[in-house]
Amino acid sequence: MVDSHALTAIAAAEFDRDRIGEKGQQILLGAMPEFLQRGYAGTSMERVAKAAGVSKQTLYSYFVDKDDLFVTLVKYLAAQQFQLVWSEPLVGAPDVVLPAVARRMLSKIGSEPQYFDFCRLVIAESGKRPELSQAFLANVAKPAIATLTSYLRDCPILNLADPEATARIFVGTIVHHVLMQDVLHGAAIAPFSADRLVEQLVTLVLGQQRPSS
Amino acid sequence: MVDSHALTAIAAAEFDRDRIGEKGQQILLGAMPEFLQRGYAGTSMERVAKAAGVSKQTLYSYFVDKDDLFVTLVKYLAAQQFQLVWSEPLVGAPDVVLPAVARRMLSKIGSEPQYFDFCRLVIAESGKRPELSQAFLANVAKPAIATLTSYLRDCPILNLADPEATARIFVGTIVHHVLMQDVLHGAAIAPFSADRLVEQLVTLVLGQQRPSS
DNA sequence: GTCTATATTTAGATAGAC
DNA sequence: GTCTATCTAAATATAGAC
Repeated sequence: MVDSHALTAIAAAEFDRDRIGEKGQQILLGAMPEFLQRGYAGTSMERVAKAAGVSKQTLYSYFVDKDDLFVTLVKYLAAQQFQLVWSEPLVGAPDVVLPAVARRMLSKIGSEPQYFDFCRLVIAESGKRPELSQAFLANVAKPAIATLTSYLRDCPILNLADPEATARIFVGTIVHHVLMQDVLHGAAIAPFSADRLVEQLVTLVLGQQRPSS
Repeated sequence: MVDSHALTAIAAAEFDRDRIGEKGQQILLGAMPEFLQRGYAGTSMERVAKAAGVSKQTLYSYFVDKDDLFVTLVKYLAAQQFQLVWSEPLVGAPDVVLPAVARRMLSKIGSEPQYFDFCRLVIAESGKRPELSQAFLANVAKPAIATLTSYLRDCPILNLADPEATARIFVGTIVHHVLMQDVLHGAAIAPFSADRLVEQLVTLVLGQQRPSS
């Protein structure tokens, strides 16, 4: 059985590849670090052209304007981000699966500076471009929560009162941790161990927190 | 007893008021919606001048350049944000304090569009301006976690194994919820009830989740 | 102190050579 | 199809009138 969200993400990725062509991908590859590091308004088409190794006119033959290039790039990246974390299914006992999921999330989204910049970019533009942030959510956050919810719901040992709420607590805690520690540079002023956070988080979900002495 | 973080935040706010003057505040007030809605690179000094009701030259007599104006504004806002949520101390039993804290956070940061834009702005610029995101953390996230950690640690009923980790789970879950539902417009594609999330969150912390049937 | 007018640079987008 | 050269608008910042 293949999850429906996996099909959606793969379909989105192939959709973009087919519509753009080889040089179109070369342009997207050059535009990516520019937009990721400088944001939409801070990026010039001149710099994108130089970074992609083409002229400005070539940009405008593949994309109607700066907006089109930007939206195409973000949707392309959103479709790719999905495979990073949730490609492998969750199988096994919760006391081994939950820490493994947390570690997988941390090692993927918590160690790739490019992912930090992608989050910054999507959040930065979310006010003016709701459809981009929703594409990000649909391809990354939503399947993550859905996958974990299914696992928690179907896990016979746990028998949770509200699996989806628990999944959102789990994912939310880890994402928030990465956001504070890495994206917002909180590690330098208020460091906190990811392992310690995960341990307490897993303990709470498993319902094994210490009883009152 | 007054918490040390409260003193820091108040001191920062008064610091800015004294150094800028009355017309300086008028400029900041005009610049605020521009930067909040358009971001740093997307905001022009021309628009700021018009919004503040002064000429461009007046801007440059109060602030050396666009960068100076922006940094001053963000630090000014960061100093103000603190008072919104954590001005009142936490007293009472955890089964009533924890839901109250969650509701207070949701009603403050989850219902003010200006706060969404402020988060977007800080996160957007966090790559190039670590000191701004750290000012935001020091004035908002850090005292929030510290206040809740103190409460959880000193609460005789709970006797938690790791109060700070628990506080970070609590705050992280709610902030992540607001970020996904409101800032990134997830409510339109994957809505989830805040009350339901808080209920499960409080249940987990209190250690009252349902036992296996 | 504050504004009008301007200098200079750089942006997005296009025309035309090849 | 791709590049060079260019147009027009808008950006930051400043000079000089009042």
